[in-house]
Parts: sequence; structure tokens; C-alpha cells
Amino acid sequence: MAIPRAAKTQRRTRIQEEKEEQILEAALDVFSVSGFRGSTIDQIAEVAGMSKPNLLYYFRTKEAMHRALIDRVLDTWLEPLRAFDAEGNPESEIRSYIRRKLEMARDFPRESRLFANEMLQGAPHVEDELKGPLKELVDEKAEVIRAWAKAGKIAKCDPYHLIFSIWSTTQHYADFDVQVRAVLGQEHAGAGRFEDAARFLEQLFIDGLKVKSMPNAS
Amino acid sequence: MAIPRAAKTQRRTRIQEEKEEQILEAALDVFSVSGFRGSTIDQIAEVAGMSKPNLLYYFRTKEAMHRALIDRVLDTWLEPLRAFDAEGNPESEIRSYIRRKLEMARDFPRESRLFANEMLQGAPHVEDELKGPLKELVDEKAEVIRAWAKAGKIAKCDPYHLIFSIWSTTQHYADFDVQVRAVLGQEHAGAGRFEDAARFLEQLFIDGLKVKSMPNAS
DNA sequence: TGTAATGTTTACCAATCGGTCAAATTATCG
DNA sequence: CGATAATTTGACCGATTGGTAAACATTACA
Repeated sequence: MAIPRAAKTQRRTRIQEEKEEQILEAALDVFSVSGFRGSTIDQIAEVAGMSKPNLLYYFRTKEAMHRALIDRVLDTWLEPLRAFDAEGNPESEIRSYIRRKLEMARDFPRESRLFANEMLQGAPHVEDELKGPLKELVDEKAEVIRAWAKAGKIAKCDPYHLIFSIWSTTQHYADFDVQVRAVLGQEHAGAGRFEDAARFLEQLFIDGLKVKSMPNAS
Repeated sequence: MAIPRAAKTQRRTRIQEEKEEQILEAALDVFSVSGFRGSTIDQIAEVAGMSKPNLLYYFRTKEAMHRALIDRVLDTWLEPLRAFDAEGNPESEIRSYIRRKLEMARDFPRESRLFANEMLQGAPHVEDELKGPLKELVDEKAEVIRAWAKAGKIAKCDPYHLIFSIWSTTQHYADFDVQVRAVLGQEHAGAGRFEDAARFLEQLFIDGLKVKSMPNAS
């Protein structure tokens, strides 16, 4: 009489924690490449090194697997934005936010692709999180940026689109990694491409957001 | 005795052109959302309003459908970059490139998502195009940008990462449309978001690439 | 150690998958 | 018209899909 998860004792076994971890790790591998619809439980089972019914013992459905994965990864993914500090210096805050996001693109590309896949498919599984917690967090940070602009610390700009542009430019190096590698070619596609990207993006955003004392008409 | 496409007469029938068009249109709908693996011929058939065997009469396999779609869309997709003119004024060239790419994100989001899906999955069907024609085109335009920087017309910067950042920021509004809408909320997610994005991105890239007569150490 | 709860697997199911086939229907053109 | 080629479809195929049932194996713990 096996009760899938959180059995009678309410406490999670050591085995449960290990195996669920193992499964989610494999699920991340698969979902991040093929998206929800394109992934199969068999694929995940093979990567995880366990049988399909065994996966379904820990997660009742493919959706439950995906759901658990999203939940677990979402927090980590938003951490850099949470670290965005209103008290800090705007330039260094933006600089370190870019750097942190780039590091995540480098160190956690699967997580990035997982969300990218979800977005492309219209976010059928995370729409609530987007409109709720995410929007609130972004609203809060956008207000910080707006205050900086008002105080003349950075150029006046739409804070939301600033955030979008930092997201997109940094995540690009995870989501479009193949394209980046292909275009850069073997010579420049080495590990150094993240350094180069960091240098370029910091320059672009820092200089692009400098207050212009002498506005020149186009 | 039906020979699928380009029958005995070698000439394509009116019906052939119409139906192939109709199929690829439906295929774009489906592939752009679910990716290659996640899409089914039945889905495409339903959207196209024809029977599955009829689709397979015009395209022998699901891959052939996807292949034809990619081929047809790739040219259109790279047109803005081709229009990038070495003779023109750097500022206005970059400005109009951004604008054109944003218009494409607005008017052809499915095409954008089709490629995004392909990239996320490791570009199993277009790797050759990336390393061949795409790389050559980017190399050429990167040389233009490098020359501009050398001539002091724009700030010194890595031309490849500049192109990447324009790609990512503009395509973001197609690929991550759900997220953008969710974060902006109902009030600001209207049609105007493309105008706002254009304003922000032009400011960011133009100001961010202005030559700095007085370099200030960090 | 015994035994009940937990964990794992083999065999299987109905539904869906990509794709085929042959028959039926429609368009083309002398 | 008649006939030939082009188009369309219903029925079907083997493989794969998400998921289940139940037997089997292992662990935890009194």
C-alpha cells in the first residue's frame, strides 16, 4: 500500500528526498530542451536512471513533475532581482545585476531555457506567478529605478523596459547559446564569451543611462 | 498515381501553391508555440482545415513541413540585418535597425517564436544555416560596426555582442510576450508597449554607443 | 527478527503518434 | 464528353505516449 509522497508519517524519507531530487534534475535536463509538450516521461526516466512507474510513484503526473520543477526553480531565478537595492549606488547596482544575471545564464542555462520554453508556449503553467509575485516584484524595483531617474542619478527612462532589456540580453546567452556559438565561431565561442558579453553590456547600460547635461536634438 | 509535389508537368499547380501555403501557415501557428517535438501533424491538419493524409500528400513528413517553413521564413527574418548599410550614418542605421526588428517582433511574432523554439532545442534543424549564411552575414556587418568604432563614429565596443543585444532586446517582445504583458499589467500592456520599447531601446543604444571624449575610470 | 510501510519493477492499457494505402473524388484538357 | 492526372479522405498500421495494476523487493522500526 504505497502512498506516493508524504506518506502516513507526514515526514519525507531520506529516499524520497534523494529520488525526488534525482527526478527533478533529470526533468530539468529534458523539459529545458523540449518544453513540456515535447518531453516524455520515458526520456526523463532514462536520464534519471530509473523506471517510468518509479517516477510516477513520486510524481503522479507529468504535469506534477513540471509544476514541482517550476516552483523549485522560480525562487532561485528571481533572486538577483530581489537583491536589487534601493539604497545602493545606481551604477553599481545595475552593473552587479547584469553581472549576476549573466552568471546565471552561464551557470544555470537549463533553468533559463525552462522558463523560455514556458514563455514561448504562452505560459500555460505559470501565468498566475507572472501576474502575481513576479509583477509585484518588478513593480517594486521599477519604482526604485524611477526614483533614481527622478533624482537625476540616471537618465530618465522607462524602468520596465530597462528591466526587460537586462533580462533579454543576459538570458540570450543561455537561451540562444547555439546561435551565439555558431556566430562567434570556434575562435571566440570559448568560455571568454561571457566576459566579453559582460564588458559590452556593462558599457552599454552604464553609458546608456548616464544623465545627459546637454541634450542634443536628433 | 499521384506524385506528391512537382508532378509530371514539373510546374506547380495553382492548387499546390494554395494548399502548401495554407499548410505552412497552419504549421507556423503550431510549431511556433510547441516546437518541433511538441507539435503534431494532427494539430496542424486541424488548424489548416484539412485531413492528415492530405498534409502528407504535400509534405512527405513532419520534418519536411518544418524544413520548408524554416527555409521560407529565414530569408524574411534576416532582411533587416541585410539592410544594415555601411555607407549610412551609424546612429540612424542602428536606430532604424532597432525599429525594424521591433516591428517584426510586433508583426511576425510567430516567426520569432519559431526560431526561438529551434534555438532552445539546440538548433537540430538549422545548425548549418547558423554556421554558414548567418555567420557570414553577421561577420560582414560586424566588420562595418568595427570600422565605425575605429573611425570614432561610435564608441568602441564588441560588434558581435552589440548585434546580439539588439536581437535579444527586440525579439524579447515577441518571444516573451506573455511575460511582458503580465508584468506591464492591463494598463500598460496595450499596443503602446512597442512604442515605449522603441523609445527606450533607441535611447539606450544611441546614448550607450556615443563616443566618450572623457573616459572615466571605474 | 518480524512485519508493516515504503520503494521498485514487469506487464499492461487505451489514446495518440507519424505515416501508409487504396479507394473515392475532383480538376484538367483534348 | 471522356479519360487521365491530381487531389482528398477513411481506414488502418506499428510505435510511442501518459498512466495503471499488482507483484515483488527493500527499508524502517518495534
